[in-house]
Amino acid sequence: MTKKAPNSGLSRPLSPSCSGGSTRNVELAVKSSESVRRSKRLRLKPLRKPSISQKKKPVKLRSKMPKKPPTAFFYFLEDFRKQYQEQNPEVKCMREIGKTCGEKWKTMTYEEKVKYYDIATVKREEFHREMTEYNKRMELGEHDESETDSDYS
DNA sequence: TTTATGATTGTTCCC
DNA sequence: GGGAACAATCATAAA
Repeated sequence: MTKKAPNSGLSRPLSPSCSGGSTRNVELAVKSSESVRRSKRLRLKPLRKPSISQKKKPVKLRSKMPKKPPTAFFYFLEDFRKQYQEQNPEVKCMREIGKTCGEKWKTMTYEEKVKYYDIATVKREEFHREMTEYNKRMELGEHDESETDSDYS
């Protein structure tokens, strides 16, 4: 995702394969509302999790905790990525794929999206069930061992 | 070797 | 209600 570590405002130089200079300029010139929202988000100070970076580490630390299920868009992205890489094997950068996928998603009709919504709904229900069980176990004192050996708080 | 980054949208949760 | 966080993916660079 996209969230930066709290003090990572100094962004690391983009990798050569991913930098895509010209498209970048176009982006800057014509920003979609989502892009505006995103860049605004990136500039804002994180309010919730002030200390650690949000990516990957918390997931590892809470290995037993059910993960948030992917949204419909993410299931579509998975399909889209496979097709895209078949047609464009030289493109491996997820930035490009994600951007293209987002544009495609906006042009799709509800009928085209509905199968992905269905999958996402099922997975979300499963997630809720797992969370319920997880919370029960936590209440019974069966704490996740991975939480104990970390200063993640 | 490990971890952050970027690009996307939808969902959830907190204030 | 608004907005932040986070879910997957993966090449790449930095620590």
